Amino acid sequence: MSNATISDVAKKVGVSESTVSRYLSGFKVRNSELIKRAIKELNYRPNIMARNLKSGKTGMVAVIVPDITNPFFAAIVRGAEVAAGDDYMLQLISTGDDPEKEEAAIRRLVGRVDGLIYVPSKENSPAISEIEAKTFPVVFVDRVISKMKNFDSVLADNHHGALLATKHLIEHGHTNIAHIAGPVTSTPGKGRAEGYSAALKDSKIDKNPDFFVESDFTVLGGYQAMMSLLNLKKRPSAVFVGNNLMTIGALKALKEAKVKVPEQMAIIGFDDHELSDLVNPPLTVISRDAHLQGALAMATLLERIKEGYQFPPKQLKVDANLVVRMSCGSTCPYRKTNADKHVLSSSISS
Amino acid sequence: MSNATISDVAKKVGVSESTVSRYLSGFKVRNSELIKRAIKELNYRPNIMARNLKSGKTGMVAVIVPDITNPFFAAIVRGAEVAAGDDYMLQLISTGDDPEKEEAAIRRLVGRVDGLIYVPSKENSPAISEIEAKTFPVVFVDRVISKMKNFDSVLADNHHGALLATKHLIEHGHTNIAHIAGPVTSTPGKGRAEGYSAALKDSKIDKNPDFFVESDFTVLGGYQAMMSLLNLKKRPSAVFVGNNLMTIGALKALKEAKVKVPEQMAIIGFDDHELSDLVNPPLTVISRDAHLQGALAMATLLERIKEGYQFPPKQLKVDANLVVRMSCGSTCPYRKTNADKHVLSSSISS
DNA sequence: AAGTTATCTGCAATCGTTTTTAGAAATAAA
DNA sequence: TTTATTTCTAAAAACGATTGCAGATAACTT
Repeated sequence: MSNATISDVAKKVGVSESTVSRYLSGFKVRNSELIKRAIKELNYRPNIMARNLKSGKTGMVAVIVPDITNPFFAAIVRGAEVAAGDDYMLQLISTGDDPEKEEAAIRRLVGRVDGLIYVPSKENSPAISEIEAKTFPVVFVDRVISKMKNFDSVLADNHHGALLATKHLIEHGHTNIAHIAGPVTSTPGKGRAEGYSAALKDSKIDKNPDFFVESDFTVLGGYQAMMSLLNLKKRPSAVFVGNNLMTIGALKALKEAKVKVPEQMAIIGFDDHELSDLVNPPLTVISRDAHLQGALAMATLLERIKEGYQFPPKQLKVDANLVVRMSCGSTCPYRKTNADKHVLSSSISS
Repeated sequence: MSNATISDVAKKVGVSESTVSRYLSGFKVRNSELIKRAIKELNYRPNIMARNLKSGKTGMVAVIVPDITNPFFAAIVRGAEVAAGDDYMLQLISTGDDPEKEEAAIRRLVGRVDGLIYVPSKENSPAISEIEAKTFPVVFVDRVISKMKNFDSVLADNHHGALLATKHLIEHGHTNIAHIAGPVTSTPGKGRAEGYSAALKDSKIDKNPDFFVESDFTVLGGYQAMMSLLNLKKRPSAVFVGNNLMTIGALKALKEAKVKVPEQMAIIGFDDHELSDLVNPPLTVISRDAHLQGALAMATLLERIKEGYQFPPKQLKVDANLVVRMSCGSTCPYRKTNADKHVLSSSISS
């Protein structure tokens, strides 16, 4: 009952293997009806591994994310998956933010997939020779590796998002504004920290170094960061938290310390969530379309796979919107958006 | 600069391809040092597709889930991934609850992966001949297909969980208890509905058919279900919602209708979330270890791949705990758990 | 040193396709 | 009917590894 091969089909019909192969590839063939029948009767399915070996293609694309459990990354993966359609299947790797695992994973991946969508954990993650040699197509999403800024990427407008967030706080009269940042060694960590600083500078607010605490994008990290903020002799009155997970942690800390939001502490997060609306109080956040990011990444990857490195790297950016709810003191929720223009800029750098 | 093959290495060293191959497989070889050097210099990496073709193994396992964006499924996938370790890589497919897509996906998967972890959307999803013929190992997680109940599976103790939930409501004095159920054509939908009924029966509470509304496991579905409950002339005073997404929808409906929780309506959900603690009011839920479910599934799948269908099907069950917070009227949060015994029963059925 | 045993090696076949090449059959042109 | 042209076909050579077999080295025995 082991699987029938193309030669079984050929034998049964009385033609050569090559004829069956041509039939399968859509060429016109004399006994196509007989072949069709034989295939059905033998329940023949072409051996994909043999086909791959011959063609040098695998029909697969890998996606490396720090953690599929983070809804933001899940959205990216989903976006990539729908954009891939039936053309490519997805291989998933969660690295748990460990650059060594990333490198090991990529090493295994080369030759096993036709391309890679890559969310590196740190900007100084090791570069892979195959990628640099442009023999293994990759597009970076959300984060880039500093040595490889010149590759395809789909980022978010972190700077603008952070600017929006911080300004929103300022507009509510705050001047003692803290920022719980992600690792500044990561693209979004850095970008958002810079946006935060820029907003303060724009409004001529002095930066208090105590109010900037660098954390690690995790719930626990956010919790500890907020706790340290609360332990300051002079507390901030508002805080901009640099990602979704840390915001949850910060909220837990606030709740535990019985600090009233937004009265005693205003808070704004980065990345929206289905539940943000339902927490107490409803959470004001910066939001961007992660699904779209994933889809754009897949689209440019497929293009790159097909065309090779003929065309220059595409560096796409997705916009960030302010979703106003109630955690910053606003009383009436609203959304400040760039209308429908979600792909903000698509700078082509040679 | 195209990739070096094993024959390049062999030529460079002056040995035969088989010798290099043996070296790679860990046999003792005379010129191992030379070979090692040549491999490094040529940057030789064995061609996986050729290896697969020869061995008939792919080193890959697929995971089919309805939607990776649902944190519960993401946890399953993550659990499976860590359990796989370095032995197998994961291929991910989200089917969007479409049985046809499931079937198409499985068809493509056969021959491309060594086994499958499968969360089918409906119990009457089509059976696949390769699976039935036990020529393609599969383990079902969370849900099963009715025709294939005799295969490996890792379910949750839905019945007991639902019983716990409903009893908790009853203990708080409720008698008009509604259930927003998932599709009763799905394993958990059915199991939880039955647990709900059993609890009512145990307490000799008459079942009000108006209070049972079958929905679809989505946020929107939960929202609509709750709305229909609120539109009843005689409203229930408490509701047990059958999964995480529908709970979010129900909560949204409650908020929109300005119904006070738990005073006017007590609510308990199925599946916990990092944010459940932070919503208003903190949500009481039934929780189970989805990560563990995924890990167990992967473990039994790998075993199955290695051993074939010699040993009888394993049907594992993971326990469900009550996590008490405040959405049912309790004032002091606590957790009712089966201590550390998370794998409840492991019934071996021949 | 010769015989016996244990290791290691190269050759060739194999895995199941696709693709090139050259020849056979069919069709069109003269 | 013969020649020129177009289509199809089969045989064979890839693709890049692994493995059984038989012969060659090396390592022990006595």
